[in-house]
Amino acid sequence: MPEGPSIVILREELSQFKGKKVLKVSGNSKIELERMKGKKVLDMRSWGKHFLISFDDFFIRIHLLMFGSYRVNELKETAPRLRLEFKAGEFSFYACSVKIIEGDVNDVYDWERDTMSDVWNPEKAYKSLVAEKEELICDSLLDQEIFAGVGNIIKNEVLFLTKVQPESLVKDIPRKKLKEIVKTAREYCFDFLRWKRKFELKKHYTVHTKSVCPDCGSKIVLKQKMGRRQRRSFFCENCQVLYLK
DNA sequence: TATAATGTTTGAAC
DNA sequence: AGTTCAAACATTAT
Repeated sequence: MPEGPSIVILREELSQFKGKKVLKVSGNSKIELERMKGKKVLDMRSWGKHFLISFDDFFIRIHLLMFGSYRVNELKETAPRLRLEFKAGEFSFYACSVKIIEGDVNDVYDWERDTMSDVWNPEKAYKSLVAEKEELICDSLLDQEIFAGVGNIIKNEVLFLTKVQPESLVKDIPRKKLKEIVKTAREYCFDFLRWKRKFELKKHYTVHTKSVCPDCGSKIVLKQKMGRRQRRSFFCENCQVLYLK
């Protein structure tokens, strides 16, 4: 479920509870749940893959990790990690990481780093990317400090769209191509969002989980554990350029 | 039924 | 002391 665009959808679904008072808190999270009771939800935000619920002097950070899920006005069979009930309705989160963070979200997060944000700053991302000289591009794209919200699917798709072989070192990729990667990452995130809303994301995969290149028909290569982050990379050896010095 | 997958944090080991 | 790496966590479709 959870790459940046999915968290945007989550935020939209929960925004109906903005400004509402929490009547009941429950769940098996080890955080101090009572802290939210009787308090008003001041805001619902998202930053990359983080979902944030703001209260007066603290906020809740929810990360769905690999298997997290949520429900609005309904329950799953399993025990919720966190459940908030209001006069009008309720929502629950399952199998996720829940944290209380003191202070204001604006003091913690740089919104310009969020690929889904209105204030996403491509120049900033480019500068950080160029600085990661010795990194493989497949690792840099997953770097949440640079591309908050980009996950493994987006990584693979963006590298296919830009015709870059994922094992290319950042320092060997031309600057113009790096700029294109930054631009394409942002654009693809919004394609992902649009398709996800229509429940047709998978239909649009070009390389991720695919076996044949849509452009040239040759076999898609799958490397199970690529780079520092040891994540799956799908790519076309014919269409995607391995940059070497 | 065993396996693998859209992810991150932690703490041991070096 | 800083870096690296495996383990832990947890769900569901195939």
